[in-house]
Amino acid sequence: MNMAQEFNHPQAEFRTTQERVYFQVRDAILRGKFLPGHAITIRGLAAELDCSPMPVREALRRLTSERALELSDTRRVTVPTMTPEKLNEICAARVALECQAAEHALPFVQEEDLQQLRDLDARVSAALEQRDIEQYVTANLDFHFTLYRLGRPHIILSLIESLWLQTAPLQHLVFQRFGVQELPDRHEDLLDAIAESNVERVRRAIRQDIEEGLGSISAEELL
Amino acid sequence: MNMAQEFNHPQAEFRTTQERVYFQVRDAILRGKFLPGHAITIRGLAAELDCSPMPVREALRRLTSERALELSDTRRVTVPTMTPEKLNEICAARVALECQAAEHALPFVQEEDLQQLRDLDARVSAALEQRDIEQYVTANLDFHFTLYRLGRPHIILSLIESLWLQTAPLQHLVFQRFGVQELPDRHEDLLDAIAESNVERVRRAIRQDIEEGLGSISAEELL
DNA sequence: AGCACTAAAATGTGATCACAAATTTTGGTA
DNA sequence: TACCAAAATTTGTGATCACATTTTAGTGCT
Repeated sequence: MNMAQEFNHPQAEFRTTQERVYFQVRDAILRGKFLPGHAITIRGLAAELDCSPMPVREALRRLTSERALELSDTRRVTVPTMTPEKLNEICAARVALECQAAEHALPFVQEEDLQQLRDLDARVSAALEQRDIEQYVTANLDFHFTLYRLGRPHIILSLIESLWLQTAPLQHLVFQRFGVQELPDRHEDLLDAIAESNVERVRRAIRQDIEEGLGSISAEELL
Repeated sequence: MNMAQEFNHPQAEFRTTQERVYFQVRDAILRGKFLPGHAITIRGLAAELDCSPMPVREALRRLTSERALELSDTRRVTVPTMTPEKLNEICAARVALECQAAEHALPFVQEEDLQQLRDLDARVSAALEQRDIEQYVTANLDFHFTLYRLGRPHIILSLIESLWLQTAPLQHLVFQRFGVQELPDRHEDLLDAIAESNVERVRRAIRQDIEEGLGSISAEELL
């Protein structure tokens, strides 16, 4: 299965080069291909992706406006570096939005959805046991977005996606350096809460999951 | 005072044409210059703003990625039309994020800030009495963003800005058609809550303000 | 060796062009 | 008058070019 499938348009071939470049770069960021602070050049990417600088310009502009990339003061596009303040904001925004998304999805959860979530959680747990970073990131992302998608959100989902994108480079950096060993799996509590349609418990579980997940990153040095 | 000052970079002349165009179009949307469904052409805007199509392309791409504009299935850029589902999502997201922003700002509120908020609320009330749509929209926007800014947020603030941008065209349409007469002013309760640093009351007041404000729009037909 | 300064290469921005696709206009038919 | 097909125009996308600014490499000096 393709990593970060939730982030991709499942059916569509890309209609324009710009769109193709956009998703390619986005995917690369999610996969931790770019390190924080790394500078990206338009011509370089264009050569790498075999197109003219034009589509790359628009794709980078788009990613910059989503804060997945950053514009330096000399107009150079870079992979953003994280600060404690930014991380706190992202954490707070994720809690606010993902709690809302989960609550909204709750009435739509069917038995088969619950089973799918359990399967995804099993993949998360397995990845944790095997210390498989790639698998863990993918499965964890699939788990969360599968849940949120049940409420068929559009606007809120894209906001949440933007927030995940912003933590991806740092997350990969930390995982590469320290591994995923210390991450607890808080999904079981969440699954129980979903099963009993307990809104407050769902919100608590999600808040805990996010704060512990980002906390484990924040605990390490932020370069 | 310039409308929507909160949305503008106060000090800076724009460093690039693209940036200038971006803020000009954005301002036009906030001012209700574009009607929902209206199609925007790159060359037309370029001629109007006296530049080549290039900076316009990037500015529109940026606004599209913020959902302030929309890409039709034929790749034409249009002002988005509203649906009840979208409005509900925007409402929920605004409640989640603006409550968070207000709560985070609360510890930073000084006496002078409170006074400034009272002054802005007075402008809101005056505009409501005089049925001055332009003034009302401006003052209301200033009031909210002045509060949120006290916590010095960046990421969350830009998310909130994006959500306000999305409702601007419909809001102006409704106001033009039905006036602002039926809008209650819920800011006084909010001001009291802020004065006593009562987090729960602040959240309640903001939720009520948002839901009533967007509800008055939603109540009218959504074309 | 280490550092300041200059020259060369690379980069972002904006303009212009070519082309395919979509839109509008036109002209003729029922 | 209403309606449809075809021509003419307009539009978005991608490529290429020019230019000012930035970055990097190279050189000489202490």
